[in-house]
Amino acid sequence: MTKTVKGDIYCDCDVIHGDVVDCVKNKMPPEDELYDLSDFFKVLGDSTRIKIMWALDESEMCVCDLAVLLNMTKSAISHQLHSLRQANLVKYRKEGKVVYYSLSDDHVKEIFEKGLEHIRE
Amino acid sequence: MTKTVKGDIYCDCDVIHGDVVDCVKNKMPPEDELYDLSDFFKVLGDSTRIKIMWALDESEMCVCDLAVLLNMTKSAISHQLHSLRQANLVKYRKEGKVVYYSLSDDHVKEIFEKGLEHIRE
DNA sequence: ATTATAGTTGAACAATTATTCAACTATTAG
DNA sequence: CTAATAGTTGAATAATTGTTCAACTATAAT
Repeated sequence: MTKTVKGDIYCDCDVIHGDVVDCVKNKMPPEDELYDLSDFFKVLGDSTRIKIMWALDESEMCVCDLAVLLNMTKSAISHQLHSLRQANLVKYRKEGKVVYYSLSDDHVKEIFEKGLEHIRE
Repeated sequence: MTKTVKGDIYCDCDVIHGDVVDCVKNKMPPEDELYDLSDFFKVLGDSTRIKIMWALDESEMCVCDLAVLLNMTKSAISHQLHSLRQANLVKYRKEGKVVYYSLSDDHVKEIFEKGLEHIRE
């Protein structure tokens, strides 16, 4: 049984089922796609951002309204909206002093529903 | 316009659209459900765990195989499998010295697909 | 012009977390 | 029994991250 070496990085154990490993390796999506996918879930992996997303799914809202709804400071909300913007999960429009945020994409709700299905099981 | 007070915790701004806030507040799911949902996504929000999940979706695998596939130590893999177990995302069976892990639930793949749809848009 | 409000931003702090390391258990082989 | 291997676990470390704070911009009102 062979010690596993990839480049000059060593793994601390032997392959037990080489055939399975090779087969799975061939079917795995490209590295960077898996990184993007985990980054996407990371954005949803915070209760404040989940609440914001859930609220915006119900109605377009401004920063102050979200701050009142979640009982947080404008700054905290604004920082999280920045993350959500970077992930293309929300969009905004400006009207005078007020900035209105809304979901940039309707199908996020479907992911929420699937997630709820899982945790309710 | 009234300053917002919930219990003895203060928000740093005024309500702008009180009607919207009230309406959304009534439609929001219970706090603890939103916490559970964000915890669920938090587990998927790590590239190592995403890779493990993707691999296990292809085939049942033991800890060493996963370690070789992802070029990581058994310990690192085992720790992450612990998180996945706690989140009820994987199950395992023991055969001699070897522990085989597999997905505890098929419909996680659907969430992955939805996630990929989003990041590819 | 001045004042007030909506929102953003960067730095700092505290909390969380992924990986490493070493020690450990359990099972198998000799 | 002893040695070797598969896997787990707790503590420590390093990196990441959510919130706070203070300073800032932009728009609106007097």
